[in-house]
Amino acid sequence: MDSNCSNIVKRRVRVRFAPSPTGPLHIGGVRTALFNYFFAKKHGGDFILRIEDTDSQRFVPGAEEYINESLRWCGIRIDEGVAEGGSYGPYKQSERRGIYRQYADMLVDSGHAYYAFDSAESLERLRKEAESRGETFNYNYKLRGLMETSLVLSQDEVKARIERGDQWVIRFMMPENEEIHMSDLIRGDVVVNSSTLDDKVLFKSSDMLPTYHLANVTDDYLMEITHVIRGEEWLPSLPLHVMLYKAFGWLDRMPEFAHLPLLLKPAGNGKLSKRDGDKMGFPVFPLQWKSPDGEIFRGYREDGYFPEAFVNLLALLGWNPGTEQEIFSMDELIGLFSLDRVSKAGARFDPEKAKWFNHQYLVRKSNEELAELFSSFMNSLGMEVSWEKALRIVDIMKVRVNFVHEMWEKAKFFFLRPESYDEASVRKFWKEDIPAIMNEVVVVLGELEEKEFVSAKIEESLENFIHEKEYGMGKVMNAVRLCLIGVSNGPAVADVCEVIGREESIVRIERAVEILGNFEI
RNA sequence: GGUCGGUUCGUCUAAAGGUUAGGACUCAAGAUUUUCAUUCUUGCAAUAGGGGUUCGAUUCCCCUACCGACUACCA
Repeated sequence: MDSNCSNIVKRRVRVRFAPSPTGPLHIGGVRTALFNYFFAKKHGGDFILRIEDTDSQRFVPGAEEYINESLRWCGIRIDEGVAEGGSYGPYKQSERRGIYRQYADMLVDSGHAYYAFDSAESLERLRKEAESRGETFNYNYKLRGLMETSLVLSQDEVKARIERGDQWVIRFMMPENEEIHMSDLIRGDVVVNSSTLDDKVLFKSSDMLPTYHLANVTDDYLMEITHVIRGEEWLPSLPLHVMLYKAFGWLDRMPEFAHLPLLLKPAGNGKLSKRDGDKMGFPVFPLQWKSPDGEIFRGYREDGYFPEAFVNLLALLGWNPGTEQEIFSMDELIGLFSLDRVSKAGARFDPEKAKWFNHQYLVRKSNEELAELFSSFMNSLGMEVSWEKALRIVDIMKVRVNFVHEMWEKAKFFFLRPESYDEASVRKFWKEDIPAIMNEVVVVLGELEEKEFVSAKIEESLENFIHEKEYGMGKVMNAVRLCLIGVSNGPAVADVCEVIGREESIVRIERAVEILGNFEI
């Protein structure tokens, strides 16, 4: 890769993540940001956040803040951006509107672009007509001579129309029958014949704003971007971009391109879309998003994912370091990342593996850190947990959950007495002689001092008791657990006893005997 | 329809002409455990199809099929 990556040695690496604030960033966008970040930091370069808000129609309030917060949550540090500043600003395209017109006119002057006065309606009509003939409507070299453009109209006429306030656009004049050679860091060489392309709109008078193509190319040039790393959906417009660099005479400063494979739906066809998450039961957004009309979309953060786990799982979608390691810190990802290990095929997102990643991070965390998280989660539900109790619970539960919040959901019994007793478990373990044995267990537990009521001691006493009486561990322990938590599967009995305490343990067993005692199975 | 891109277990992927095609997730079985979970072991499971090139193709070339993106005065 480095052989055709001369920019890396010649220029300081500068990459940009350039979302448009038309809604929340979804995980595909986050992954693009991440790959840009890995690449920039790997090469000691800069990561720039540029907001591409040239579509005044689709602007969504709050989207920009959402983008910023998402990147921050992921641990991406922005070197230059709207909030961060930098010497290539402004970093929001709507604030750069003054500069685009002159570049568009430069192209008109050099004969690479032209003014077109067609109305949206007439264009639509032509498109319909072409379709009814079974043809594709293409505003290209064949057509432009027939339209009302600065190519056919006199200079005076063009001037008059503009001054009169007629609507116009500036279109790029895509040459006829030219082989456009492109090089992509991930896909290799791509060739397209210019005759298959059309004269794209570069600038529109309706809002005096450029379209993506013009804004993107001039800004990348002006901001001295060296590497454009973006989604595969942009590959079809690469020839246009290359032609723009050529028309501007910027070929020697053109960035290198890398088009990332798309993220696909977990099931079915097509790329991952905003609606998929709701249907499939997993988030497609990093953070919860409340749309302006009040709709709420789930986020990874709110679902309980650790940002490190989220970053890790996204990093491995379409990239891998070639080893069998799967858990990576941000620094490791930066150190290991390389574009030539990015795969070409789209990656299907797997929610199950996402959970597994979170579990991996959860079990690796210290009990102290987990207790902290667990306590604040409990506080958010309006409950208090002592530090000691939180430490014990996270220690007991960490291997059996994927998320911190599950330490409450799957272990409410540490706080609440069972409301009912699982029928299947009762059938299996609540035999005739059990109530009497439970009463003996109560005595055994009662004999322990408050101070020695800790897991190891409890277990020892219970074991001694069971062996002495020759009752059988499984038989007694499962019944005790049933009394304590209402079901027969869960943490070790002694652990539960310790956490809920001696008195509560005894109360729960007595209560179970009272309720289940007469059960005739 | 056209242009471009892609195709290895169900999923994420490794193998940059020579491997019994490897790992991970999921699923299943066994061992351990008082149950569950963990852990460990094992198992199921793939090179889209057809032609070439080659002593030898997952790997290179061609065709077909399928998947995807794009085809706006959206990005």
